[in-house]
Amino acid sequence: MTSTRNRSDGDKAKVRKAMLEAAGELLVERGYDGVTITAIGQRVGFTATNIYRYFETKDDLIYAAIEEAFVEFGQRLERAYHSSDDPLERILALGRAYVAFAKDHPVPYELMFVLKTDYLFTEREVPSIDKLSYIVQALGEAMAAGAVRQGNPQAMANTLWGLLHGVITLSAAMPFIDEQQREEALEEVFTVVNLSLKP
Amino acid sequence: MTSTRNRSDGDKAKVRKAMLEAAGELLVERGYDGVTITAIGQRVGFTATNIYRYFETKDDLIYAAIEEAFVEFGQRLERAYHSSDDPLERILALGRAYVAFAKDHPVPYELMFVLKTDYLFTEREVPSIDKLSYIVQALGEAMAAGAVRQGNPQAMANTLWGLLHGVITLSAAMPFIDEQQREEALEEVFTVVNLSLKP
Amino acid sequence: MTSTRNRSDGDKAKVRKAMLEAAGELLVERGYDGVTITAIGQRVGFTATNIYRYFETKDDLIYAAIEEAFVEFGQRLERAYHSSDDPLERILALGRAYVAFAKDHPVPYELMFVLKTDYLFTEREVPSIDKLSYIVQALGEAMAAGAVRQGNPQAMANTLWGLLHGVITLSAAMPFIDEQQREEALEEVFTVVNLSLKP
Amino acid sequence: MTSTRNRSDGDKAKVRKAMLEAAGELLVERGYDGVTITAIGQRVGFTATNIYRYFETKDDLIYAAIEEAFVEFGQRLERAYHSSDDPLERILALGRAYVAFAKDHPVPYELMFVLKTDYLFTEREVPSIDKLSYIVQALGEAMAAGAVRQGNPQAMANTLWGLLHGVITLSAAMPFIDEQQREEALEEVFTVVNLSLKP
DNA sequence: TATGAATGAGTATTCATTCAT
DNA sequence: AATGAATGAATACTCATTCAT
Repeated sequence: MTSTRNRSDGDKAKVRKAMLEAAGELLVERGYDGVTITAIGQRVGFTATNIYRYFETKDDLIYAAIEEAFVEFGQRLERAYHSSDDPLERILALGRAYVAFAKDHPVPYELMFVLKTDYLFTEREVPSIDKLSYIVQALGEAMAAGAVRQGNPQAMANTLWGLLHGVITLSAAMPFIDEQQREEALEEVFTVVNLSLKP
Repeated sequence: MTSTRNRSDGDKAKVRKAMLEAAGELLVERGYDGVTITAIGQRVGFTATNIYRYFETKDDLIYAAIEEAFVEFGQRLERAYHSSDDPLERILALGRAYVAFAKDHPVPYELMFVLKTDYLFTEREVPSIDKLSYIVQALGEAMAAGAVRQGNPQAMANTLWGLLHGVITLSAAMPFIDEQQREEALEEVFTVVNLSLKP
Repeated sequence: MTSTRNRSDGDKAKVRKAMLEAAGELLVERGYDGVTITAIGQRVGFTATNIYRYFETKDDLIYAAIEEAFVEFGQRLERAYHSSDDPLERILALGRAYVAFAKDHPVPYELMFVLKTDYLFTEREVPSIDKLSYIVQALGEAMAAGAVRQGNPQAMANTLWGLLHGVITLSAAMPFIDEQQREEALEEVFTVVNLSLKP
Repeated sequence: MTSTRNRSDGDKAKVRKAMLEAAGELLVERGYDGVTITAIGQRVGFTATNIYRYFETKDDLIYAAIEEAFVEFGQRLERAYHSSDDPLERILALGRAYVAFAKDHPVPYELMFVLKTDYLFTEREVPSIDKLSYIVQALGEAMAAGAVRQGNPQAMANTLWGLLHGVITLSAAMPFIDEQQREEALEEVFTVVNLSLKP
């Protein structure tokens, strides 16, 4: 049904997405320099030229990939927040969702939180991380309910965030940390979270 | 003895070091793409060509910069470890040294723990982080002394490490975290460390 | 009879002409590099692809634009020649028509007499400028009538032609000649023409 | 004596000049689009890359070629002006020098007065044509001496200039004018000049 | 009749690297 | 020890053109 020559809108979106994915993969596999238009083209089975039908510039492509990562990531956090009514459980659910996303989708994770992409945002809107505010909100509510120790919800959120982010990225950036050590550390981290939240 | 024409070994080492530093600076200032042999040359006042008298390839140069970072970093940890006899204080000293190094020497820190440099290690030895074992050792001793809660020292070390690393790198990679938030989070983090260590 | 689906011959000719005009405009506005099939398409409201239904190649299109310019230009000369019976007045009418065309239709003028289009004519017929012979003819007649000084009509025609052409193109190619200087020179030029024709 | 690897300053200047010439030739032979860095490289026997050792950008190269053309051209005019003390003879000498330069150095001529190079001057100084003022000066002096008819020297200069320029470029831009016709016209033109100057 | 998808050849430019001196 | 000259391979991007529909 699907013709090669006349892509439906859905097809076009698929191709677009494939290009975004290829860009992400290359990024993770080969680092920033490895993301070349040619390489993306090879990976999706198109000429480099054809990529310009879908994105105006290379930076636009990368930006789009980042944007999409934030959207998908935000959805997970939102779902996690609403998964429970218990204040503490909410926080832990958010933490687990965060870690799960990082494990299952290392590419978008890196796009969002590891890559140095400031330069993209001088001429483009900084992608919204408003969904991250669910963490702050959950902490605030839990404090009010006396379920976690008192403090500045925003600062505590950043610390928790940093905690998770740090453990997650340990192995990625550090070739001397093996997978098993990483798993162990990820388990440990929830102990620490629990401890650090206790009222 | 030292003539203009014949650099002494000391001179040679100085030039080498200057090149390593230039590479690091460029990395932080202009990002990965900004580290070009020509740019390094300009910064140290030599021709690009001349760099090849000191390093065989660009990758060798970067690798050397990483190696040196690990050496300097290891020295700080070593010193911190020996700065006290109290088991708990030792751990905190190590933590403070870690954070201080990251703040005062962002370039080596990035070289060691942020940059994606795997590709360098396929043909080269992974730089030794044996000095990081001071953290594990300190934790083990503290556990034995009952100064911190029981657990797997290695896993706990990695968790602590990740905790610090995460907070440190939060603002670097994330344009939406400002400097003040970062400082606050860095203070918070020691509260968390203390809590998470309590027996 | 004219449906949206089946363009009549007249419609087709209109579209063709629109494309030729677009090409000319682009040429003058953006220079030679600015004449791209895509840009022409945008200007006429069609896809680039569709242009190939009207012209086999880009060069064919440009060639057609040149051809048309010569046709239109020839008509002006023809009309000017027949505008008077007086030999001298005929020559001056031809000169005024020439200058007027250049001023009012800079695009075709440039296509005919400024652009380097030799390469088009290696595989295509050189467009006919037979209408230019009206100048030669008028000069010959005027010489015979003793209204202008004796000489080789063809050579004198070329000289007059060059004289007009030169003044016309002065400002176009030379950014240091301003519009006012050009106007002044254009007035001067007819004095010179008159002087150079006097028997 | 001359080594391939270490060019003397003179050698370097020669290479530079060769590149400028190649650019000019290509321009005349193949038109504006034909001036590609690669083509220049082939013509001078170097890699395209190497051209960037001599010029920062392609536009810089072209600009340099234009600049040089103006310098050389200016020298001819200057010499012509000083070649005689007779007011009228001076003017004719300037005219002959102009035509001779155009005939003997068609490439620089085209660079100066035919090519549309405005875009280069938005960020660069407009090349000085002050030497052209010799024509104005000579006309003014001749008017004062009663050797040529009265008028505005600047306007008359532009007209004369246009006259010469027009005849010169006739054949260049117009493939239907053959070489012989051009020669004839060039002879004619001096008759016209003489006539148009007569008091 | 007109279009969207895709491509190949080409463009300026950058960069790591080599070689002779 | 240090340099200037030169190169090959790559990069982002453009454009005329084709093909299937």
